[in-house]
Amino acid sequence: MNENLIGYIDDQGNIIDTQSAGENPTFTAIEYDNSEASLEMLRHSTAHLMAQAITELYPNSQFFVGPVIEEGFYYDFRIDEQIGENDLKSIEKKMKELIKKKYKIEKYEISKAEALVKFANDDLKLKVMERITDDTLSIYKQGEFEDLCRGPHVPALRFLHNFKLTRVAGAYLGGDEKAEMLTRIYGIAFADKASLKAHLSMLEEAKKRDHRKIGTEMELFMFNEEAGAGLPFWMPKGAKLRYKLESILHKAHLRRGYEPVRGPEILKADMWRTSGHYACYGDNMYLTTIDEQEYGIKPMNCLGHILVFKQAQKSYRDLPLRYYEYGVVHRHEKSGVLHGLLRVREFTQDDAHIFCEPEQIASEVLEVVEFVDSVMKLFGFEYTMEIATKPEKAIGEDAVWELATQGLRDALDGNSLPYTIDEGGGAFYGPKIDIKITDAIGRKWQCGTIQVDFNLPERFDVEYVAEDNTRKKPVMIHRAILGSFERFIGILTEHYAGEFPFFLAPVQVIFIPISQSHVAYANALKKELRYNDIDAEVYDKNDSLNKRVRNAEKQRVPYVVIIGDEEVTNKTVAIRDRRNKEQYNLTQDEFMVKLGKQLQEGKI
RNA sequence: GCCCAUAUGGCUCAGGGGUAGAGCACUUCCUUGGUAAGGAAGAGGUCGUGAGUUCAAGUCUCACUAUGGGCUCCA
Repeated sequence: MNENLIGYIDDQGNIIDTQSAGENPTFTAIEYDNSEASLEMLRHSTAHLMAQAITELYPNSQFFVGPVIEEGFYYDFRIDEQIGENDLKSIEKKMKELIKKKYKIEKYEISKAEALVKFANDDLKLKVMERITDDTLSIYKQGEFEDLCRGPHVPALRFLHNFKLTRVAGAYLGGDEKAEMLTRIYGIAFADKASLKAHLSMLEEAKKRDHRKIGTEMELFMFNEEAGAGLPFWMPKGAKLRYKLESILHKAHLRRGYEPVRGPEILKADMWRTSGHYACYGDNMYLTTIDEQEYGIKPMNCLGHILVFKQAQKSYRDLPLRYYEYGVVHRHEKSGVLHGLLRVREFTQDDAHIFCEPEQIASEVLEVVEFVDSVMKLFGFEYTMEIATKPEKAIGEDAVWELATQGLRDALDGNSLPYTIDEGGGAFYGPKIDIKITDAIGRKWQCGTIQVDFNLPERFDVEYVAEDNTRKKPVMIHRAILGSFERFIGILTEHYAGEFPFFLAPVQVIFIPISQSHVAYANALKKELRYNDIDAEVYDKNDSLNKRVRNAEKQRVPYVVIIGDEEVTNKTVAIRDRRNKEQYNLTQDEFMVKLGKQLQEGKI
């Protein structure tokens, strides 16, 4: 028998392990390698091996489920002791000892009734069995260790070498927030050492790109314990970056026929009762009482836009009417979910509400989709779209929901745009299209959203005068493209690893005068660049030239420009390109033209 | 919110029951350097906050605050 054979794939594509395949298998062989099927078996068996090691180290442990996931495997268990990251090493060590015992992984079957007796003292296994409908259950055994398991597994422990336990975490039993919290250990495994190493260094790369790390290094943003969790502060560099992004998008909105508006930060609580936010979103809202009157800090910007719309009587000729606002909102996110700029309690949405007639939904949605496309292209993001339907907690009639959902489908279907469906993932006031982007290292993020809403116009009695002189209710389309400036800048930072394109970089050009006699020319250049909306600095600190070049590079400034005798005499600049470290000279005029062009690349 | 971990100068971190260390950054001086760390001196911390244990607490215990890893993946 081929000693690299670990299992088979049957004609339905199911993995059959050697323990289950019987004597004369006619299926396709699975060899021990990094194929999907092989990794699944390998990782699943590694999860078992980990459970075995934990059992030996902590005899009172009880195990729940230990599946293979997209990135490796985990096992959930209950344990008397507290396990921390430091204990992972000793578990790994025990796993390696077990491998040396050369256990085979054996399988046998018992009836469910027998299993219920066998695991009578193990309430977690009983919980697992509750979900199984089959009458026959399988048990996998390696040495003394036995586990209820559907398989498939590799034939023996000798196939398990290249693994790493990565994290220890808490996880609710069955993912239910009200249930008991179990301990979960995550791990990863590969068929060969090189792949494991490559995976671990990929994780290192992701760490290097972490926007929290880069944000500190580049002095973009900060948090302050005394000010409160999830409340970001923008430092000068970060504020410059953000201003550039806001400015690009501001112009893009005006070009597309949006009108800027701005609503107040707090509104009376009764407004939020009328809108349904108080009932459906109240847990996440900050409320306050002023002069015995209850107010709510806005978690969304819709109400302000509705009130502006209602201020003057509208005609069908005014529609579609597109209001947009960089709306600052506050949401009381649970403390445990806060994460850098990606999940905060105060943030600014690039929010817009389009008031239109029902027949205009499809074309308006399509225009928004095109807007999204040009923004994502600008930053080099791939993206996918997902239609989310009615959630459990929702307002409005089913028929209305159906109509709105159909409008979204029509817009995408009519233009052959691909999408998936997220059942029950909609907002409480309407269905939506979510835009999920993929960054430079393949991670996915939810940013933009397009939501159709028939409910709020109804609740606030929003009307326009139709062509036949009757009063009609417009449809509202809520939409955001970036989602929020905070989150989007966090994602951009990781996407570019801090090396922002010229039109976004907080400092775009840094002049390094070689000695004092060159400072005046450098300052003159800086002044001219700033006059042309380019952020330039002169780095004339008393440090060596090499050190200043190094620091400027580390700050990820797109253009490091050296100014010495030659440049002063010839009115030129010596540019060092960040990307390829190459040096070249340009005249002052050529330089200005080049920068002007690069600034224009941010136009959409 | 829940589980686990962490919290030492602006940043990154070492130390570990007998009252604080390093590198970078900062200040001053020397150096005026042609593309990724020139040299010297100096200043800066009641070790996250509050309690407790102890003759003695950054160090041990507890609470709080903040941060980090998780909390969809179904034997």
